[in-house]
Amino acid sequence: MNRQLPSEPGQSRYGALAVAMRARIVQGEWPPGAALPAEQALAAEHGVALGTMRRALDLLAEQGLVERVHGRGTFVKAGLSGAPMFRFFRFGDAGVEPPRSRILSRDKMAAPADIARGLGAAPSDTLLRLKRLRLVGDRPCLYEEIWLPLPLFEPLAKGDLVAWGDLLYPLFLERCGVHVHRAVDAISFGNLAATQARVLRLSTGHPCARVQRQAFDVAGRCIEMRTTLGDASAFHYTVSIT
Amino acid sequence: MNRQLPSEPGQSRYGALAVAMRARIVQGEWPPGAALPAEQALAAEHGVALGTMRRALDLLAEQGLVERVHGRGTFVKAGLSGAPMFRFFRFGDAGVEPPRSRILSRDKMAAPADIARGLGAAPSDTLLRLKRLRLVGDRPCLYEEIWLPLPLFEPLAKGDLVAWGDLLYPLFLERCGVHVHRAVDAISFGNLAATQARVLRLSTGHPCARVQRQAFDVAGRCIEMRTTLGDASAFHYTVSIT
DNA sequence: AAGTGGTCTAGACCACTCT
DNA sequence: GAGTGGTCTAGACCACTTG
Repeated sequence: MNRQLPSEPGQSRYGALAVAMRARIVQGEWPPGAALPAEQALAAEHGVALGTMRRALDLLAEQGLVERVHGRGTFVKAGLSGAPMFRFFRFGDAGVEPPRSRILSRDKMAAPADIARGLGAAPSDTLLRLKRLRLVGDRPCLYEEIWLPLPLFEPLAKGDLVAWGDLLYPLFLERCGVHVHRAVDAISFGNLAATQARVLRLSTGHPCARVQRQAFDVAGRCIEMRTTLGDASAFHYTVSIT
Repeated sequence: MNRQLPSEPGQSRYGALAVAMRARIVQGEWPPGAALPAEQALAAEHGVALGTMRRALDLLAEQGLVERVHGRGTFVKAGLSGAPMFRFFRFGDAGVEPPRSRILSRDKMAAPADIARGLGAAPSDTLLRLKRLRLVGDRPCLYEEIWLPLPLFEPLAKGDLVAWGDLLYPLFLERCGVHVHRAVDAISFGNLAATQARVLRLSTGHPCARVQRQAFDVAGRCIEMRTTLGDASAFHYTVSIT
């Protein structure tokens, strides 16, 4: 039927379909974890052939927005789950026991200019700041400073810290309804300041690896700025290039 | 026509086709840079529908083995070209002028066990070892130690070093017929030994970033082990996770 | 104008998962 | 067995590149 006209947005019809489907997902028409309607149904609804809708869904799968499972269906992806910070570091006894977390401080204040800019906030905006220590067994391994935008993360600004558990992202979801969908980590090397060195039980000026993370939700808004510091000699990461 | 039987290797017919095409490419039926026959011709030759052959070629394109250009054809990829080592480092005046190279030494000797293992060589095999300095302007920036397997790279073991130019991979291709197709870089952190520090004009024990590279040709054989060292404070790298 | 890859369709059958 | 995504086909038209 619809023979000509490739359509408008990117270029191809399946590209446009992917954009449309992405919008419906972001607007919450199907919550994370839920199954989308069958390909046939979606194709009919949008008035395209089955293969075209498949192409669109495959695109969204490549982008990590949905997950396709043979014989079961197509599901909205439920964001980043685990504690992927430790993939940058090798601590001797890791892998045996899961890393634990301890919140060192929690306060509200204006952020440095680069942090505010990363979050898309005004330089004078008040944000939520967390300092956190991550441990393997009893050994302090990573020091983190985390900035969160404040109307959104108000539920974390009060209440008991003990009930938080070891992972933040599941907490973001339960308390604030925020799904972390994508993150960008910038790696560099530096030296520990005195206070940072103290909690990590290293000497001031000790070489450290710094991972600056910017995390985004499904809609593409930045919802977290995080700086992680760890002993440089424990750092290890592998990149494949083609 | 050929309705049933999904075929053997991986599972799908297009998967098997991709494997077959990969073999033909690796065996040199079409040299790097050359154009493959048209999809129609290949599909007819293998007795499959056009769409199936397209799927197979798309797969090879994803894997970086071929490159598809609209309206022109499908081409065997010519391997890694540039000097992608500098993507891990930010030196102030980089980007303005291209980095230069200076070979510090060239000799034949047995390699440490891990190097030999990485190259798939016996621990006692004699290999070609290069030490190289990379400069931006007149400023020494990176120090490299490069190990190459020896029957293959014999053409580099003799002759004038001045004619080598600033990039190794094009040289590998011209002199030895080796295409670097894929590489794996392992990033870690350490301190400069005395000799390394001297050529980089830094102090002994200065913090450094270490990039350990393992490079492979189209057939998947490791053809280079390289260790690159640079000032840790100049290191910078970004990872996107989903 | 001819040749290439890119998109779209319509319909068939296969493989997996759940009940 | 019913429903899902995965594969394959056959043929049409579109968009880009080159002579």
